[in-house]
Amino acid sequence: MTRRGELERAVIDVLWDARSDVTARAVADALADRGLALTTVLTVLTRLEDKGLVTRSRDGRAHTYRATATRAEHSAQLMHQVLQDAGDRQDALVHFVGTVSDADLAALRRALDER
Amino acid sequence: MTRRGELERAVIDVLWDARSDVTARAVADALADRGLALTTVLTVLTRLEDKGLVTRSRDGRAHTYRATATRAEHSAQLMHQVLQDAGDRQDALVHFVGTVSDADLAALRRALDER
DNA sequence: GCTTTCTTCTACGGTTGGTAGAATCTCCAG
DNA sequence: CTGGAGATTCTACCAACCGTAGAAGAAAGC
Repeated sequence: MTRRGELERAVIDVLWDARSDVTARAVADALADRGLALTTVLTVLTRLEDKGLVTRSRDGRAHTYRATATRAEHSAQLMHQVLQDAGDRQDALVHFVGTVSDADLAALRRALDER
Repeated sequence: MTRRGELERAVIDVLWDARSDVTARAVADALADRGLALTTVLTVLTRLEDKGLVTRSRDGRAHTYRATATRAEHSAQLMHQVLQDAGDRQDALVHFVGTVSDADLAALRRALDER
């Protein structure tokens, strides 16, 4: 699997780690080690918004951004996506369960017991 | 390979549906409705090989192709990939289990009982 | 050898993602 | 109310990926 959208990933990670809404500048600051231009961050945020992963609201002259789903929700969605394209869902789930680590297995069992 | 590579997906689907090795021509025939050139199919197969999703072996004049993993194995791998990028695996699993359909839930329970 | 059939090489146009300058807009201070 | 600081939008370039395939080279039978 080629790692696609490395910067987009980093940007949304910032939003996920922040507990409140974040400005573009704050995102850029959080990614200061990359030395990005502010417009670069803005572009990425806009693209993420186009994909529905991020929403924004005006706050004075600036915008604040927020991820539409939590990191865990997003991961769960992706897993559903995979299942959707899997053909035989049951078969896929069997193989998935058959290959998870012990820790993940325990987590799965706990989660199932909750329902 | 979530939603990218529509043709690549169709090609590997053919390999998954075939129970034995397949030639490029056979793949093209299976996708006859698309009216693809043989070279197009060859190119796609080569790219899939580069990605490690397909292997081939010479068989006289032609090559035969085979998927390196079954469809279900591949789906399971993708799910692991998602988990890998999920940050908190447990949290992701909880959300996943919390949102699966009843049918998937039953399949999950069965699969877990097997282990 | 010649023809058929398969493969490799090369390529082009479209899309996505990383990156950012230029132009424009919006407030706030003076 | 006007200028400037800071934010946003517009536009663009380049690389990688994908769909698509022609042209050219290789192998194998007749």
